[in-house]
Amino acid sequence: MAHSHEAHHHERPRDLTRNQELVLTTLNNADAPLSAYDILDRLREEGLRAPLQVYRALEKLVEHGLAHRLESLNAFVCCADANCHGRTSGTAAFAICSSCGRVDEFADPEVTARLAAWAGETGFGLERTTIELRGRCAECQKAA
Amino acid sequence: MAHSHEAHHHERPRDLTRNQELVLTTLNNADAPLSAYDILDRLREEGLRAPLQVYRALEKLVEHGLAHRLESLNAFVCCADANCHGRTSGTAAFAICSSCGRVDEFADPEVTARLAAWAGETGFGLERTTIELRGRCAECQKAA
DNA sequence: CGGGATATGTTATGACATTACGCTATCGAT
DNA sequence: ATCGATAGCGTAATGTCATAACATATCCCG
Repeated sequence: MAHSHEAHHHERPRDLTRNQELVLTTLNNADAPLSAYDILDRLREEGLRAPLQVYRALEKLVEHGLAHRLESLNAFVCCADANCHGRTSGTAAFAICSSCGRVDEFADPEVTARLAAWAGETGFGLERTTIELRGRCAECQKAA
Repeated sequence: MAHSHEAHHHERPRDLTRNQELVLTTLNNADAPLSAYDILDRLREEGLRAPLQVYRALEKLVEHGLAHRLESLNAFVCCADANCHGRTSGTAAFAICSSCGRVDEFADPEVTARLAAWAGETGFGLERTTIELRGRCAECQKAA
């Protein structure tokens, strides 16, 4: 049963735990996606020692919309927009540069709408959508 | 070696190698995505012994558009449409049922167009697109 | 107090994927 | 006909990503 034992409108655990804070900060400081083990390596000095500590923190961060998992990379990025989980923008899409590793997050309402429409037509109970583009970013194209 | 074929000299290797054939057949016979190791297990009797044999076959099958990799599952399915790689339908999208594991492949030209448009606007050199929907299929919703 | 929910730390293990090496077959050009 | 390029095959070892299982601590609330 998911019920909030806080105020009755938003369950927004503003206060992250120490591990969650550490992981989020690490993601924020990175300029490319990090794997859980990348994160772990960067947090050894802070006392983290096992993958699970990182995975557990990531799970919560993703749950709260503060980070995203990139499925095609098995890695994580922090959300581009601090209010991402406000869900004003629909499903997030990610453009991943194969060359420099940078990730650009965006949202296209029309895409979201079309996928939702497909789900509606077919009776599919849509819970989560992954959209990932692979290619070379504008910068790297020029540099080619 | 059991295969002899008519000579053809175009780089359209429609004739698959033995391993590729085995892997494709396995995928075709499955009613849900299979991991490389799942496939390997089903092909031990045929003499396959190492993951790499499967991965190499999968690589080619995906390359030729006969199979797809589901990134969010780390698993593979055969292409729904035998002519999928004809690419008349644009980028494929997949609806994956969390309950029964079935996968439904579809394509939405408008979605493809919107993503291509975003790439065009931003100068992103789009090479490959992953679209995966998670949820419960119509059948499983009813059964719930 | 006591019980539920949540977070924590650690060990061990499971699941997915690739590197490295060497061998074989085919095919086209010299 | 042989050479070399290309592609496939087989095996071992290793690397990378992710979770199970168990034990403990904390906070809130009834």
